[in-house]
Amino acid sequence: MRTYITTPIYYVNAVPHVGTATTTLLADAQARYHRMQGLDTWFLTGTDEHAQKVSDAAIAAGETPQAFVDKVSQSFVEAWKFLDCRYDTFIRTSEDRHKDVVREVFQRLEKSGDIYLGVYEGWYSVADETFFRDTDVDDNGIVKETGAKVERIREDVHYFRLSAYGERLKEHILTNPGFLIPDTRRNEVLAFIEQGLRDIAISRKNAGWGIEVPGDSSKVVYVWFDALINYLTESGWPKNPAWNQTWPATAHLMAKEIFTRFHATLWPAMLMALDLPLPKHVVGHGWWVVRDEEGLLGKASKSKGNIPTPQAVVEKLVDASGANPLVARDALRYYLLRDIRFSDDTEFALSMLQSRYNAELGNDLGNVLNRVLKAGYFGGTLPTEAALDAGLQADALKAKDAYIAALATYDWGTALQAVNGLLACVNRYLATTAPWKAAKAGNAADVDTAIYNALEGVRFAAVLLLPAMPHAAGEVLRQLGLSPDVASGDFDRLTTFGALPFGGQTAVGDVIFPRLAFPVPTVEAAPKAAKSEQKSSGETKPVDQTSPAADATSSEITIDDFIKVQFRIADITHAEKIEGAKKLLRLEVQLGEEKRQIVSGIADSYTPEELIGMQIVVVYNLKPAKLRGVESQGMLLAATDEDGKAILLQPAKRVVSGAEVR
RNA sequence: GGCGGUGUAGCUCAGCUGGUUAGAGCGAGGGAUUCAUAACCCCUAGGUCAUGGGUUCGAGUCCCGUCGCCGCUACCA
Repeated sequence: MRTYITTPIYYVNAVPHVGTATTTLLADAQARYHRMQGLDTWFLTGTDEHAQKVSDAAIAAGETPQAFVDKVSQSFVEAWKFLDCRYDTFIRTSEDRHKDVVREVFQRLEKSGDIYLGVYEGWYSVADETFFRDTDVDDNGIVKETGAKVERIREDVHYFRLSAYGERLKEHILTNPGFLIPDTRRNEVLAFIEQGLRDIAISRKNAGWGIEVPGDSSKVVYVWFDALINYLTESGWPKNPAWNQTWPATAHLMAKEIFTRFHATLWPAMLMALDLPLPKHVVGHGWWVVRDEEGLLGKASKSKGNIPTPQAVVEKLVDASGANPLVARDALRYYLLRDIRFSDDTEFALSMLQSRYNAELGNDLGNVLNRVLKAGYFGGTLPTEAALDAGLQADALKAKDAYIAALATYDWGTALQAVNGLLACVNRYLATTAPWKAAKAGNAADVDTAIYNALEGVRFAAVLLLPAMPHAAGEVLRQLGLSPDVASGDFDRLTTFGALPFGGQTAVGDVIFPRLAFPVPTVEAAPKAAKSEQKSSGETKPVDQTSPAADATSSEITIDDFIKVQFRIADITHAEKIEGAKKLLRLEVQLGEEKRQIVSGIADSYTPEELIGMQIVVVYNLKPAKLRGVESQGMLLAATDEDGKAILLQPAKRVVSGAEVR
């Protein structure tokens, strides 16, 4: 049975940035760790290419979609190469092997009744690749949440019976505590399921790009339904009899925005419908948020979506430290793995990277190596014998235990912290044993003991760091006279304290982590391909978290603002509950000659009967909006009492219907 | 509106099922040292543990209210 780890397949219309990179790095480090343990490890990443906007972008660029995705997919290949992410497969949804599986899934579910034909009328956002309901869209045809434009579509579409799987899914989540990581997301998913799952439209009109629905070439499979299946495609299901060696996946890793709806709900439901086992872990991490480097402008000035590319960051590190580019690249790997959090967003700042780099890589790791290798009392040949220091040995094993425990939940931050703790122990050990003093005193045996144990501690730590920093940790090993190449299954042997061979020859080398000079220069952000392109990308979203409150110096408005709002007196001529809604009433009102319909959420405060005949105040020039499918042409004014009940505002005396209020 | 989370030293964060003087790292200050990348080692940081009540012999850690922030979700007009 394989250990099968996946990243999302990334959307091909944005350049990989440090957010996307983090997901891939988590997978890469984890895969390297498992390989080192000797597990049969399979690491998949790839690109998601069947989106309508991909097709649109290609046409805009005067290319065929396939040529376009070929090109852009390559930028991901290059980014992962740059970061030395060693995936086993790079899957592309435009591959035939994937299309075949998608069709197979479609047909099976159609046969089982989990997919049925229906009519969809509503909004679709190409930018988000998502269907929206009326309440998600404002009056200008803009999705409230994402700011994307929508188009009205009415077409026959296939639906997936997602609603049928809520209970089973909930049961699975409750009985498998490690299924969804972290807990905060798990809670969200449970809440999401408990409020009731709706069937989801999974086909669209065929615009010439995508996987055709079997038996109906006028449609293509909805991109998300298509994309998620890639994880299964890789296993060879259903034709390859050995598919169950790869499936179920051990872990799907991703950023938080595609966790709840897709990977923790839709995908498991699809698998349940297919009668296939669910992945062991679904892991979501938070986003990197970027703000101006000096922080002088405070939280409100977080830059808009300017999340840098890995290449740009590394370039700056090299400039600022003179480090080997591969070391600088590993320093970025280290920082991203060390500081990303799962339950929350994390601030991305070069000053923080610098802090980690100088403190943990330079001062602790790099320096502790040098203070022995370059010491006058050390000649470059390891002692031929030395007793293990029990205290340091215990420290090493403790770090290893903490490391392993953390990685059981993909928590690289904690794992790397444990390694750093070990390095601190080695530094302390050297301060205590002071081999330079023993050397002066002519105490050769004590010198040997100190040298051996200290270097062994460094070696031990370097092995644990190998998955996070393949080059830099390898360089540490090389300077210790060891091979940086670790064979599969070597983990236990290499993390035995005392594995450093006696009598070896160390290698002279440059300072591995030269200190970063102050101040850190700023980094140019990744070019932004399109607005709000990140929604279904499976990548970390560039951040624009500027809060409205932070921008507004106050909530005051001018008289000019106020004048824009027209209030009128209206007579309620009819009122009734809206079926299926708890709080909504549909009111018919008379404004002079004009009749209007208003939807209001006051059913818990007023009965329809008592409303009829009342005179109320309404906002007259509010753009109509649909609530629960019913158009509301205005809004009524009401106060809220201490119980949260609505108290309607009424004129003190009856006035003529439609009268203006000033 | 509902649900979930969160508010702990200048900064970033730990603090499980309540129990001696509230912790770590970074930064800052002091000391020591000189093997090393002005690194390392030691000491110090006196933070009303957001706030107001409550339960308890005892609460950062449980309960209720309030304020701020974040996330999810909605029938927010």
